[in-house]
Amino acid sequence: MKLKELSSHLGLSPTTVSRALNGYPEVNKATRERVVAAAKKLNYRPNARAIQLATGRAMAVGTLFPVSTRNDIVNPIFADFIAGAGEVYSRNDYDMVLSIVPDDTEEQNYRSLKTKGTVDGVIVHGPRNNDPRIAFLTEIGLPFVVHGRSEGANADYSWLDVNNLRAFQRATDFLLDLGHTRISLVNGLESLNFAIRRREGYCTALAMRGIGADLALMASEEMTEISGFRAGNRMLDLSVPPTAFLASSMLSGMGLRRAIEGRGLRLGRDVSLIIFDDDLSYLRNGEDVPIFTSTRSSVREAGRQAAQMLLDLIADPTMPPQHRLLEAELIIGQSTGPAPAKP
Amino acid sequence: MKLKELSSHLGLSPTTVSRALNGYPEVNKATRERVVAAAKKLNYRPNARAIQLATGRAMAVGTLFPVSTRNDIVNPIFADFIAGAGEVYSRNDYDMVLSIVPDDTEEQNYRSLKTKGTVDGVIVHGPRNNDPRIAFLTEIGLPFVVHGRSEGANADYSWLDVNNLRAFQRATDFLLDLGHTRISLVNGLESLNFAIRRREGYCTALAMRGIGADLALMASEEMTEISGFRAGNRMLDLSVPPTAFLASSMLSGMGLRRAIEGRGLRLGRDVSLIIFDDDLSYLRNGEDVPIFTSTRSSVREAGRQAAQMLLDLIADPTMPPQHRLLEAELIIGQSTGPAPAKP
DNA sequence: AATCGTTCTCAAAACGCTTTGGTTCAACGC
DNA sequence: GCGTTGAACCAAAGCGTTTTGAGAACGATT
Repeated sequence: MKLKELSSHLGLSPTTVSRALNGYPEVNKATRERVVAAAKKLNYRPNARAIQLATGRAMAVGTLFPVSTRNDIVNPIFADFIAGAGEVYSRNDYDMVLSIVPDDTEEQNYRSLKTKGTVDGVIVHGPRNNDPRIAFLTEIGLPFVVHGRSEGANADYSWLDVNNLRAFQRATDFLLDLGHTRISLVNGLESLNFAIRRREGYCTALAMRGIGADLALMASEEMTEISGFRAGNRMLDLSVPPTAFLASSMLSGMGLRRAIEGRGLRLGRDVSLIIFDDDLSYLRNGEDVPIFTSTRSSVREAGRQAAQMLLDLIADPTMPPQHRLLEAELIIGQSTGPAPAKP
Repeated sequence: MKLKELSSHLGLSPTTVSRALNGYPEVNKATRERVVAAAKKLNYRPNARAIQLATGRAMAVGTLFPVSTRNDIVNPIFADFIAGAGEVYSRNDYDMVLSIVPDDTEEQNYRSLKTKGTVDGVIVHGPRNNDPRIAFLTEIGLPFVVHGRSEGANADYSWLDVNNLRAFQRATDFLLDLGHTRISLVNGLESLNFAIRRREGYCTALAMRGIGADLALMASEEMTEISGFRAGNRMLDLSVPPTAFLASSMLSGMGLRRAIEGRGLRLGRDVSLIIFDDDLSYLRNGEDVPIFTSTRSSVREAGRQAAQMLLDLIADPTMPPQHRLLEAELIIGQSTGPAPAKP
């Protein structure tokens, strides 16, 4: 069913039908109702591409899904972020176009999305400091929202981020208050901005209590169960092992737990652990009772908000860059307790 | 830079330029080279919408991402499947359009994808038996590949699946060979076809040794860490607890491990555990040495193959339905051992 | 009766490409 | 010298919408 068929069926011109359906004022109320009813009955659905060609809008938003050429890991938070963002897109009749690209060809791919007219805007994931994509997207004039932040980029840009620094500072403070002084940070890859901020929060909290940072207590790796496990073992093998851990993700926390319990130590009594919890739908930190003490911020909610920001930006490109900083909650679970008495 | 500009810049007609770029034969070799060079130099990239409108091909493939209205869980294998599929799409210049839809409106969304002309084909995830989507897609003539299978659907259709029955039968056999007789199955939701097949494999293996299935030893839940933990505790509380577990995913296996070790039991000695391992990039089952004994099949590879099947189908819609059954490997890890001697 | 606004409707152009159905021109066969 | 053929190119008609710029109908105003 195309517009022409519908209109001739109604005895109207395509113009009038189009206007009636798109809510233009210059069409008789009775006519409009008749048109709308017929469209519904005949299951008329305008061809998206024709609309796009005629209007110039793609009604689609892009997400470049960088797959590292080195380690081939897909970020596990992706699914939930996309689920959140997708809700918003669906509701606004936008499509989400996903491209899987080796992370070293991202720039070229953004350009291509723009000139091919595939999308009206994009969300940028996993920003590094001085991320070249920001300048690049600004230059080609493709609206974008960064999930996270990038320091050193001179121009202003729209972003949505979790207050990673504050979250880790609070978590560290909490452990310090419990009497822990040997606290290990099992961080994500510190080439990424969020991990840098997390370390800053951790170091700041320590410094404020006069505790110097000990590099031996800090790990920076992919946030997987295995690397958590390995980091945990490494730390616990130290001559003066930590009595508490800070893990950058649920998965590395689970690896830490395995390392800790594998030595017969008990979590929350012998060793404390706080994780950062992205509140992933398939990896919940307990249900009624949280398993781990954690700083929690829903990545799905972040997806929703980022998507909305992007749509706003697309709707009004003259809008100044928007910023949103989400705070993480500190949730007390069963994995923390007072520092064990010195032997 | 649009076609008309490029052609007038070259002193040629749009027709010739288009043909030159698209490899039609009726254009002089020298001319073609000149055109290609100019296109490259001027960074000409045809507008995707216009091509699509003119040719009728969308050069895009859809994936409906069903988010359960009940439990709101995003399947964690999604990211890796998509990463695999996306590789293939990118290589073939296809876009991947993702729609997040409540799982009760899927049908309507497929129809909309078709009539709006957004995509040339789709991949169907999480099929149930007698899945209505299969008949529906066949009816509207949208090429599709099912990831998994659906029994009871009368018409033939293209699918790619793992041999879940065989995998679970082999795993059960392996445990039986080790002397286990009380074996628990912690399965995924048995409304889905793959879970039904897994149970069949498990029951068949037991039956062949003359062991009746004990419903008390079978759980069917979402495949999360928590539900694995809970199922494990439930089973271990039985008056005659199982000495071995079969878990339907890495995550539920991790929950089981927590339940087992939380009782001071040792995995691989007191209790054995085999998991199904989708080989997710962020959830590897060990690196050099596998942690869990497992049946492994890469969901990323499944994504690649399903994508290729779909593209083949789109290229030649007259092709008969394609089928591909992937076998899972049985990988021996540290979580299995001989059944403990009867007390 | 002629003019003027409104209100509603329409024909045709535009969006940027592909494709159909030519045309032109040189070489060829007879 | 005349039709035939083939190579190389082109003008124009689509694809299915939106949008521009008018036009018709009708009552109200001069």
